Parts: sequence; C-alpha cells; structure tokens
Amino acid sequence: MENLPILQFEEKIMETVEHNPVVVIIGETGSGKSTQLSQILHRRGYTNSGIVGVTQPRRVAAVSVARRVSQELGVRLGEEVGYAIRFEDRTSERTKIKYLTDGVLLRESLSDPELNQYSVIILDEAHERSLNTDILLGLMKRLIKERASNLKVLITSATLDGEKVSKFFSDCPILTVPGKLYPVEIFYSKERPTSYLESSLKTAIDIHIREPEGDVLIFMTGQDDIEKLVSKLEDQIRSLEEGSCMDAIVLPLHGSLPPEMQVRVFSSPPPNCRRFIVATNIAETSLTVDGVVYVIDAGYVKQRQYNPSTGMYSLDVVQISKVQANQRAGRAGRTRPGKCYRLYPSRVYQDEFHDVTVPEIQRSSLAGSVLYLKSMDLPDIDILKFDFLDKPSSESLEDALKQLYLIDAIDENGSILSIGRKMAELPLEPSLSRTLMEANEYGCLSQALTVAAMLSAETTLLPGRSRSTEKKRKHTALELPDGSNWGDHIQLLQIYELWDQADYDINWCKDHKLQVRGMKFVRDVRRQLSQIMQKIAKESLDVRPNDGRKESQQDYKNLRKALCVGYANQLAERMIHHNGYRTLGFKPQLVQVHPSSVLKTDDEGKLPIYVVYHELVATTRPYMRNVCVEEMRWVMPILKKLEKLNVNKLSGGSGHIGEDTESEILDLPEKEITVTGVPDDRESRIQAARDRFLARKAKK
DNA sequence: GAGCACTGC
Repeated sequence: MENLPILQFEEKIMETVEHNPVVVIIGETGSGKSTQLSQILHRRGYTNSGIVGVTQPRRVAAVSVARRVSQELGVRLGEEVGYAIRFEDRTSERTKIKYLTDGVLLRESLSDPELNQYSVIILDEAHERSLNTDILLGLMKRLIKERASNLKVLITSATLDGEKVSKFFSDCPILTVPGKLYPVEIFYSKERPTSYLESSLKTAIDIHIREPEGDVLIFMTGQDDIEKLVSKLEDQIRSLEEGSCMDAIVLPLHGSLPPEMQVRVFSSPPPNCRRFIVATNIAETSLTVDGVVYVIDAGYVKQRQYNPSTGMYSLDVVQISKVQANQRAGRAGRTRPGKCYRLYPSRVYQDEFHDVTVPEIQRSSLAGSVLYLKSMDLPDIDILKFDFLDKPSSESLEDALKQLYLIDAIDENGSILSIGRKMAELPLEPSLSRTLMEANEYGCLSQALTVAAMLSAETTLLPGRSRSTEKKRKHTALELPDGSNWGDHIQLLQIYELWDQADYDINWCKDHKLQVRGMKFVRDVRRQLSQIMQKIAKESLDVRPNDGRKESQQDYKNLRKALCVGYANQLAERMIHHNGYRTLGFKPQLVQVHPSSVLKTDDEGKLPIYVVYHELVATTRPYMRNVCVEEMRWVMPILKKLEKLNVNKLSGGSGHIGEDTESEILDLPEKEITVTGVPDDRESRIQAARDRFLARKAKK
C-alpha cells in the first residue's frame, strides 16, 4: 500500500480539491484511486461534515473495495467504512466512507435530491459511462451550483476522455496519476482477417510455439465463437508434436457459464502448462485473470442497442473503441511486461475506431430515466434540455415521452402525474411499474409482483444453451406450466407459484432446470417491490403469493387487464389473414410472436387478435418476446389515446393544441365501439377484428 | 421454430 502511486500525489490532490468544487482524476489501472482517494479525504477532515461516497458501476467492486479499505483502516466493515448495494445495506450511523453502486446513489437522490449527507461524492470508473453514471454526472453539475460551498465532486476517468469531462464541468482541473501497469508491446496485423476466428486460432498457436511461458487471453464476441475456438484450439494443440512445446489447457469464459466453471480461471494452473482463456468482454473489466501475458484482440464486441423509431432492440457485433482496445491490451501487463496482438492494421485503429465507446444512454430506451428525472422536479422541467455529457437523440427522448404518456405517467403537456411519481419509486421499467399500480386497483397485486420480478430476472432463469443442455431443456419445458394459453406472463406467474408451494426448495429449481441463482434473485426482487408498494400505498397490502388454491380465470383476467394498461405502449394487433402482428404505436412494425413463447394457436390455427409484448427484438426477424393475450374492449381506450398523441406538446414544444383536448380515458362498453378519426383502412380492419372477436365469443 | 455481450436499481 505504501508504494501506491497515488499517495505521492496526496498534497497536490488535496490542494486542488480545496480550491475547486469538481476535479477530474485520471488514474490508470493500479494507481490505487479506488481505495486511496476516500482515505486521503478522510485523513484530511472531509468526513467531519459528512460522508465520503464512492460510486462503482458493479456490485462486486463496491463490496470488495469497501472490504479492502476497512482492513487498511483497521475497522469493522459496516461501521466507519461500509457499502450499499441493492438488497444489502452495510452501513451504520458511524459510517464515514461509503461505497455504493451508482444505481443506489441515484435512488438515494430521489428521496434526498441534494444528497445532504455527503460532503464528497466520487464517481469512480466514470469512463465506463453506464446509464446511471451519465445521469449522475448531469445531476452533479446542478448540485455543484446549489451546494457550491459544501460539496466536492471527484470524477475518475480514463485517459482519452478526461478533457471532455473537464469541459463539461466548466474546465475544472484534471490531475493525472500514473498506474502500475507494465509496458505492453502492441503488434498489428497487416490486413483485416477474413475470419477473425481462424486468425485468432493461428495467432494463438504461433504464440504457443514461439513465445516463452505466460497465459494467453483471447477476446471473442459470444458463446458460439468461444465454443468453436476452444474446440479448434484443443485439436491443434493435441496435434502438435510431442515435446515440441509445453502443455496447455483451454478455458472458456463468458457470462452464461455456471459460476463453478467461471472460477476455474482463478485457480492456479499446473506447473509448466500454458493456459488459453477464450473470453467475451467479461474479461475486459469485470473479471481480472492473473497470469495473462499475451492478449489477442480481434477488435469486435457484441452490443445491445435500442432503436427509438421502431422500439426494437438488436444485438449487433460492432467495432470496439480505442478505450476498449487499450483496456484489452492492458490485461497483458498486470504481472509483468506483455504483448498484445491486434488482428487489424494500425491504420484501422487510428482512423476507424471511435475514441470512446458509445455511451449506454445513446443506445437504451430512456423511458425509465426520463420518468426518474421528471419525478425529481428539477426547476427547468424541459427534459429535452437536460444537460447530458453526451446528449441522447431527440428522437430517443421523444420516444420516452410518448411511452410515458401512453401509460399515464405524464399528461399531454409532459407534466408528471401523481401516478407517475409513484411509478418512479419502483426499480422497474415504467411498463411494469404501471402494471403494479393498476393491479393494486384490481386486487391482483400479488400476481403482478410475481410477474414483474420474474421478468426482471428472466434471462438468468434458464441455464446456458450449449448443445448438451438443449435437449434437457426441451424435456423439462413440458413439465413447466403452460400459461393456460394466456401467454408467457401467466406462465412465469405459474412457475413462481409452484416454487412457492414447494417452499422455495432449491431442488425444485434443479428438477425443473431453472437456475437457482435466478430464482433466488426473483424472490429478492419480489420482496423489495412488495416493500416499496406498501410504502407507496401507506398501508399494508396483501402481497403473499398464491397459497396453493387454484388460480381462477378471473384472477388471470384481472392480471391481463392490468398488463394491458401497463403495456399500453407495447401493444400489437394480429393481421387478418395470417398470424403476423402489427405493433400499435407511432410507426407500426410488422412482427411475429417469438418461437419460444408458450402461446399457441386456437382450433382454427389462429393466434389471438390483441397481445401486449414485453420486448421487441430484431434477430433473424423482428420478434415480440413474452406476450400476453388481451381483450379488445381493454385495447380500445388505448387506441383512442394514441390518436390524441402530440409529441410536440409532450416535449414542451410549441406544437398545435389538438382539437381533442379531453384527457379522460373512455371505458367503452363492449357492444358500442365507436372509433372516430382513424383512417378508413384501420377502421375497417378493427371492425373486422371486432366481428371475429364477437363471433368467437358467441361460439363459446 | 429460433438463439442469449455485460452491468444494475
């Protein structure tokens, strides 16, 4: 600890902090900034007037750094030094240094917008530009003005974008603290390879034959490529002449690997054996593998992006940024000088790579963030003018406003409504928060809580999809409930209730091939949501899961109705002649029900006329993932509302005031559907759909 | 009848 570079800069740092409200600190890996900055400020008396809060983008980082600092100060974790992450608050009244995830700080600022308990806020790893960090940066800029005399903000960043952050904070000073990385020699390819997989393979074998001992870290974009490369590497290593080079083992490393497989990279290798670690981006920041001396970087990453004009998510392979390329290279220099092989020419790196990664705020749906900011009641409520370090597109902000309007979180002028205020308190996407609000009215809150919690964990519920587990999964899918033909939301509800009836037995999860970790997470989320709902309602609500009685069709009906209101912005109508759907929003999209859905066609081979969907994903085709069957009479008021939508008004612009200014939502009786002002084709199609709907009903 | 980079409240 004595020789951490940052300690030599203590005087300089303190002097700068003393005279400036905001300071940017560029600290490379190994500088000790995460553990030492807070201690320096503590030593210099900054904890006398409040807490020093340090945000981290990841939970594990918040916990492990807090633990380290408490050890260095010789205090018990949770007393002078503590941490706060979701589901776990280990702080006390005595806490002076508090590590927390950026999401937790954001939640805290909802109840205390001035963050008065803090004397210093350090936004650590700000260069990662998580959605939450970006919002915090904007909020800090405002806070500094309001609390100029008694709040200090420190922002740590990577070399390449320190200037930008400084400019954002009125040219605040930048301090650079060197890291403790060893030099890494960079090699470029002459050309871009036609196959990055083959090229990685060849480079890896070259290293194995020519270079001295040291592990090799290879970056791939996803599980499929990792599995292919692992098996090819194993084949080639086996075919090398006996005794021509040292032994080697090949280890895959990615997020959907079960934890016990992930930790294999942390156990030390057998002597005289080289390890090849074939990893996704997880090895870029989240996990640090010791012993790596060689890095192979093909320059690609898989990134999820949101298209605000279609409302659709896609997962694309994109070129990494210079910051990412350097982060990857740095992985070779942690224990001794290393080498990084870039499978692209230096010219491509210089001219084509972006300096920094596109921040998350520019590739996500912003409905939740906009609602959050609206609920903070900032004096200038025009959300389109909020001061972001990197502004999201106006299209994206308008999309968010439109969504919030359709689910009654804001009115037609863009002002937050009381229901929206309550929604902002829930750590959920606005659609699900709205569903909970509505479900509480219909007496099915308990079921809605379960569905919301299940959807929050959905991706972690099922184990990886490697070929060996594939068949088993199909097999057990038969044993899981089927949603009673109301769709995936109802199935998720039924799954959780069965687990509840099994007394949360982990063997039940295993028998049904559900990830224990995922199901436990659902239980935690559900508990948290229940508590928040009780707090909002200021009374005790019935939130117990169904205790084994058979759920009636009426229960499902109420829940589906609540989902219809909550997902008013995610509604689709079936085509007349086939089972394709058309989304009902501003720009209609042609989509299909995802093949993994439990929803089945009826006797005539048709799917239901109206569904709501949890998510639109563009893979081989545009799909709706997780759908729920809705009824026409619930959908009609939403269509009415869609007609009145005026984005100009929502965003506080000077748009025309619509002729139809009533904001009342008409609850139309089933037999008297009058649709006015819709284009003719829409009207006749709705008419046709309605006839079919009534005919089906009559048949029953 | 298709396919899941990584986080987080």
